[in-house]
Amino acid sequence: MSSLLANLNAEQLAAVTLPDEPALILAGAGSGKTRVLTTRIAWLIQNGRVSPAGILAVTFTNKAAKEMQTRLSSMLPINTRGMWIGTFHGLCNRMLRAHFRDAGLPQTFAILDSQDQLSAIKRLLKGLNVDDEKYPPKNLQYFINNAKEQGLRPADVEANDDFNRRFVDLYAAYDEQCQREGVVDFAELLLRCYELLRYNDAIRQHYQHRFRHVLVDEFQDTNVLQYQWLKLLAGYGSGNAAAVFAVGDDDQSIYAFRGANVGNMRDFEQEFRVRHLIKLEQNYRSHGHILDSANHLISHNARRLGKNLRTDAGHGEPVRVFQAGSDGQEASWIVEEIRDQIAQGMSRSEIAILYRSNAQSRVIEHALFSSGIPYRVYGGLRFFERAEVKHALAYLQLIENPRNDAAFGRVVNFPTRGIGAKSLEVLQDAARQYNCSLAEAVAYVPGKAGSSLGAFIRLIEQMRAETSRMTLAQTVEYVTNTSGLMTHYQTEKEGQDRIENLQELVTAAQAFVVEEGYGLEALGRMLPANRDAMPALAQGEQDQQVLDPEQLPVVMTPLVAFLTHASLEAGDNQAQAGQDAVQMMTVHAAKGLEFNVVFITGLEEGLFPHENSAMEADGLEEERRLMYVAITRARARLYLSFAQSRVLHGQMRYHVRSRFFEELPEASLKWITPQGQAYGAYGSGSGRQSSERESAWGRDWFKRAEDVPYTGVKPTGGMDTGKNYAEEKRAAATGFRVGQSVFHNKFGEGKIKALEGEGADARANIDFKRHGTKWLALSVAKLDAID
DNA sequence: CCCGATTGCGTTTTT
DNA sequence: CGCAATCGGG
Repeated sequence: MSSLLANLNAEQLAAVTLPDEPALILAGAGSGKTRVLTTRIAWLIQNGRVSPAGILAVTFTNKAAKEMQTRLSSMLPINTRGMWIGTFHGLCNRMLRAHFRDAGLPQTFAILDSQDQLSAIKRLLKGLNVDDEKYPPKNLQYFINNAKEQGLRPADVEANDDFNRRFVDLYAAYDEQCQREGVVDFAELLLRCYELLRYNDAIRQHYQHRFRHVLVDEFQDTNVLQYQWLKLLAGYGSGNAAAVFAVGDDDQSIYAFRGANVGNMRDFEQEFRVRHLIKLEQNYRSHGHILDSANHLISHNARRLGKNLRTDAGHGEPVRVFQAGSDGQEASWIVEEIRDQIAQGMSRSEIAILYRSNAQSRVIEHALFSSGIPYRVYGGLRFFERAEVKHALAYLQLIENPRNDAAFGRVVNFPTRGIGAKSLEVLQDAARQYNCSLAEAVAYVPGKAGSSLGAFIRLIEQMRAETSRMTLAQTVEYVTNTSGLMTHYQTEKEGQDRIENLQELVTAAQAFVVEEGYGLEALGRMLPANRDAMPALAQGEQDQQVLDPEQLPVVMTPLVAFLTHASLEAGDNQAQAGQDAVQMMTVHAAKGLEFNVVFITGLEEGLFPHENSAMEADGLEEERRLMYVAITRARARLYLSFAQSRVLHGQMRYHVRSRFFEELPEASLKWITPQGQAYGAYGSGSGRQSSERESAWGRDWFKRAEDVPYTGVKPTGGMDTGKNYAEEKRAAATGFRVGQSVFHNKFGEGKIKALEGEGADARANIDFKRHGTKWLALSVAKLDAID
């Protein structure tokens, strides 16, 4: 028992062993937050204060939830699978599946991801003949999600003018459409679950009675609805409330733009009469200069709960600051520093390059690529979001529920079956006229269109029949083949990756069955793989008396579970792990991670802090928190850089260094002057700005941009700024440069993306308009420059 | 129906 | 500038 608590510091120990009362843990960056959270759970269970079934622990990401489960099972010999540990959406989904009838949902409801939601909205607007110039689908999507995240149904939304009233009406129409099709979007999962608890006394009381301890991770990121949900679930104000253990860091709140409400921390403290507020201020990650920089910076924020990180690690190295003439120069400087680090034995994956916006990655990628340094860029499409995977999933959804019009529309003519826009229009009109789904409306479409559509319906029915006795993986494989998707991509010239992804989907289905335990054991229970074996459930014969989901029969077939998994957990960004590579990502994406060496790039007014943040209330403070998050990612070495000129949206822009430099402790900084450049005006001490003027910083920024004299090399725009020196040398030797348009006798016109090697080894990476990207040896290929 | 051309847009993102 | 979505010709 003592081993659980061993190695905890005094603050951590106090938090872990708090009595069963509401508590707020202010956990600074690198202070062992996850450790405290999981140890608390383990400690509660081990001391018999609560059974595993009496705990609910909630996070924002699947990654965090998984991490918590893994750590917990390493601390205690218990099976965490059945425990209520998950994301807000995952736990809500679980409750809604168990109580689908009370929630007013079909048993097999599908979950729309953001893309699906947007296309559902587009479809809705088209059907209602709404001018999508005046009511852009994106805006409506934002409006709907925003309302839902405030807990507002259409009837609750105040509309003070005709324009807004229209939005509210469309919101109502959208909800009706979703209900009709048996689909639920992300925000709806939460709102529907909230309403289930709110309006169903028996269910609410059941869960309130059951969960004695509710633990919340990243509490500063909760939105209004999530907090309301937590209050309801914890039985706030009932006299028998669960002990809510909220862990968060107001200084790391960086998601206001998507609804996070830091105010929830203050509200929680007051509403729950929190008597235990514990600050975890001991940092186990960063060296002194880095931590001093973080503390100093964040002290410029006005509204804080107050916290100061400390470390035993010693000062370490100073923070290195670099001023570049251009974005290209910044990139080549980064490359040089990284080369040095690698030469000194630093592992590439321990080096991270952070930036405020994704667009900044391009120049840096290019520089890394030309130098042959392996790198990995985070972000982009995830596995279950890829078009070909979504197509396959749509077929699977139609097997489960043919009324899913979104799925129907996605694949009715993919691969093409001669069902064009005209036919679909007729079908949609019929569906509207008879107030039924697209699949049901097929019966009313006459002629050739009708027979093509009929054939599609029969295809789906055939799939349903044929797969009813198959395993999940067999089903997925059968569907990718029978749908014609495989054949389609085989004939497409760039289809190889897509085929591999479809094969990967089969593998994922296989792995899912194993992981989720839908194996022989489940077959013995009630053959969930066999839908025909579940007549009682198919008729919705759920035992209303049994409230505990664990006592309910398996309500999800493996297929429904897999589809749910696909929506709720979009999968990894990229499979290309493996190689030891430099990590590149936005500051947002870096939250929660740590690296030995960190570069924070593009520290310029307008970029970081971002110019748009001046428009929003509290915008600058959020940017500062973002910078705080960025700084605290670094363990041993931190680099900060900015460029005087930068190509943005194809245009050269001139920037002044970020105000954040003025908010860092001079004693912890070491300014690096680029060779051959004076840097007087940018030295420390000049241009100090008082923080009281922050409110008008947008205008200030322009003024400063003019006021600050350039004593260094003033960028003149065009070629000679920001060139990688090595590249320049190469360009001189080969007569070619990156970005140059060239003509090849066989491949035609192309553009040079990269140059490598020298002399006889010189090669160029060329993106040909017609033939894709190729590496060509310059000594062999006959290339002509085009101007 | 497919492909090339044109147009528009550009902060951050998980579920 | 680079991309994604949409448009229009063959």
